[in-house]
Amino acid sequence: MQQHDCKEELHKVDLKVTPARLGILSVLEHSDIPLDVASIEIGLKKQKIKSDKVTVFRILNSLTDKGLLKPIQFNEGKLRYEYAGKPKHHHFICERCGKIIDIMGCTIHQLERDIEKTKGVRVMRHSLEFFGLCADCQNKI
Amino acid sequence: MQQHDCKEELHKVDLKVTPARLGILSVLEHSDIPLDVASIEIGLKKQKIKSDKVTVFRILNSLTDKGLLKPIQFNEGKLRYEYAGKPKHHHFICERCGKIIDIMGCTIHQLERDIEKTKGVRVMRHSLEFFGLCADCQNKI
DNA sequence: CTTCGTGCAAAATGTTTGCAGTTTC
DNA sequence: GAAACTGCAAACATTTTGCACGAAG
Repeated sequence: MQQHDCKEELHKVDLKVTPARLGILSVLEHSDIPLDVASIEIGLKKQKIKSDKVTVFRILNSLTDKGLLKPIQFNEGKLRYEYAGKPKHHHFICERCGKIIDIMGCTIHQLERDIEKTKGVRVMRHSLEFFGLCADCQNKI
Repeated sequence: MQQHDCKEELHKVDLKVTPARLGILSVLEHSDIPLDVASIEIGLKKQKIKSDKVTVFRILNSLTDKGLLKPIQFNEGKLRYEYAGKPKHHHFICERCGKIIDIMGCTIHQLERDIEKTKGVRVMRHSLEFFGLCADCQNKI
């Protein structure tokens, strides 16, 4: 079922189907928070899939390049990845325990107060970056 | 002038006044974009201040702890720092040339289109994270 | 003169690269 | 069987830590 979907996905982006790739896709599809490499490795072990850390990095990079995964950073000095198929959302990170909560809406100042009310959290800061092409670079593609 | 302000700031947060600290504060106060450690080191050299990279990291950490600096990440695998005294803003990062543009307003969907119009950029994605305390942790401070 | 800050060496993390051997198609 | 993928060792980049020396208040 899930296994089958993953194979499809890999085919679509011209990547060969290997146990490590299926395992990583499966781990991330079933996680409700973005995972770092260490957590992904644990997920693989639970599935009895053995794979070198280097391979995990390589797979994460290729799946990201192909658009199947989205990298994300929480100011931890390392990347996390989440399955790109999920509906657009942001995250709330507890600065004390690290708990990660999905935030589905989006309108900042307003939004921060809403988040506090609906999630019972205290929003102390947020980080927001925009990525794209500046005026100069749009002409050089 | 600037020198004097920096001393004041250090006093206020109970940090001793040293050349490296004054230099780093000065570099960041005069930069209009958040800087990484390498850039800060270059800034120090220009001021003829010599300081070990380790010291720069330690100073950046203490100034951040004291609230004088704000760390920020642009998905580069390293931290940048900006002077905390600046008015609240976000950043636009060109994915091609790395140019960083300050974004002063804030209301996302609306906002993205506004940014495109006023800056002439093409916003392809943004990253937004909220940080604070979750419901559980608010009771454990 | 005591506390705090710095330099140097070494190490811890996260991530990438090179290459030989193995798997997928 | 060719092209792609993996494992292992080694390298890199960023950041942290330990400790003895030096500077700030």
